[in-house]
Amino acid sequence: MPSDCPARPIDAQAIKVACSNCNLRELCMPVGLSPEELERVDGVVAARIKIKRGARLFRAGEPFKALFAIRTGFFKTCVAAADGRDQVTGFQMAGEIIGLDGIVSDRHACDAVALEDAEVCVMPFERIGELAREVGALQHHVHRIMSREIVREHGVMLLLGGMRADERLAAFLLNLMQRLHARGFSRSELVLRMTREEIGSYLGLKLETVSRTFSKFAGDGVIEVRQRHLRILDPAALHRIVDQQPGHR
Amino acid sequence: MPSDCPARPIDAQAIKVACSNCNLRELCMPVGLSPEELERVDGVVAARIKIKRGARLFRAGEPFKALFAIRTGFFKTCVAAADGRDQVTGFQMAGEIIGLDGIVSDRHACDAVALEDAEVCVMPFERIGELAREVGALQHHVHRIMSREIVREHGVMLLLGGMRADERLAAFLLNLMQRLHARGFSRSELVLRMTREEIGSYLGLKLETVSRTFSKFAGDGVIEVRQRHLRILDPAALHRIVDQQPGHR
DNA sequence: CCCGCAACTTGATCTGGGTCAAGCCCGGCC
DNA sequence: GGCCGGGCTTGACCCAGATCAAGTTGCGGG
Repeated sequence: MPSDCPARPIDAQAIKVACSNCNLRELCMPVGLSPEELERVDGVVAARIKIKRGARLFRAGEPFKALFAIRTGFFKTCVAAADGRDQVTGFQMAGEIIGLDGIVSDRHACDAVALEDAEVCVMPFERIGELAREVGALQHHVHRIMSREIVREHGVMLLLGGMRADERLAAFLLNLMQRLHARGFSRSELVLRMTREEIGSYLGLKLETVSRTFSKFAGDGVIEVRQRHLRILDPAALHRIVDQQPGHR
Repeated sequence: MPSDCPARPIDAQAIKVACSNCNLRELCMPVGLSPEELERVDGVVAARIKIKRGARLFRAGEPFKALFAIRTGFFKTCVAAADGRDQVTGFQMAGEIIGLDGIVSDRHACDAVALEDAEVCVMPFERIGELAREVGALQHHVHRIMSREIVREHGVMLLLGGMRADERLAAFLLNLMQRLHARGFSRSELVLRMTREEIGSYLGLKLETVSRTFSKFAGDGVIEVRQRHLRILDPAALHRIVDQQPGHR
């Protein structure tokens, strides 16, 4: 079952886009490389491909060959249980790496779906391994990225395991804002790339609950919602919601 | 805040316990090493230490220096939110590696608590890095272990995000049994090392619900419960419970 | 421009599991 | 042996959020 990504590889050299002059360098590459190292690390990117909104970059079960660095666009990853259920395990944006879950079994363990037209760098895992053996900083960087993902998932477990609906949504919004802001976007405005249902799946809530909770926040003057367009009016209130005691579950 | 582990380092050479003749080798070490490589990989274990039941191997916030391989005993890892809440993120047994979440920030991101007297191998992360650069199989092994943890956490998200109480507990029991069986224990009997409350924290349930669900399973003739001693009477029934459709949340 | 559909909102009702409370069981200690 | 306390069970009640059911909105395509 091949992915429906419209495989449009682009020779990385030809179009003159190397990591060394990519504006996302500090997000997905190690820092403090010598110019010589930097040039070699450029070599991990075998190609860049474009993915149409709605298409899958990879599917669970497909052979794992490479990690992907997102250059532009927005993804969700989701796992499907034996029965029809499926769970969004994360949302990824520019500068983030996807595919890590494929390493253990040489097969992807989840689907990666583009939520808007996207462009990703393909980094064959073989090549990463070889290069990491020579460039210590790269090796450590790979470890850090994987560790970060583990810690992120701990956070999600905390959220799913013990928080109420409003706490979950507030934590989700704060996390999104923080990551967007780190990429130079407004600290107070954002456009959601995913549906209420996808947010709900990620947060362990039904779409109606997500919708109602947005409405409640809006009613309390904490945010402004118009479709997928959000404005955060009172970030402090969101923080207060997240670390309020109750948390009944 | 130093861990309360009673730091009792033992020279690995002196007591003649190297990975190469450890019976857990196939669980925590790469396979297919040459004798020469195997000998070098032995060198990643700097010491072995004993941990008393209830003591912490490490705490969130402490500097990260090493990964730990469990030789004997049983651990839980848990993260604490800003408020008092705390969430069990996993239970670990012999042959499993803990500490991976410390890599990203050079500080441990969770507590590791021994649920019974335990013994762990200390593997300084520096040394792992150096050796991995020379022994390709070790490098890949480290990647696989981290990837496995990521995939495991996806499973927990699926569980916390969309399953009902009985499905969660059934999945938990099946997972425990499978891991214990892989270590040579009975396929149908086990002694729980953790309290109902700890199970509940891991599964996103209250201890009363865990207790009630055990009772329900027992009433249905699926398991037999006496305190922490469990016997699985009908594993197929547990599987059926796990992948029954409903799953409302 | 209008149509049709997917995404979203809002209300009414139901229920799984949380909460509170009362015991029980068993192992460790005096 | 009796007592004490932590861990566990069980019952009664309640509530956050699921479910069911209408609408409404806005966008892409003919």
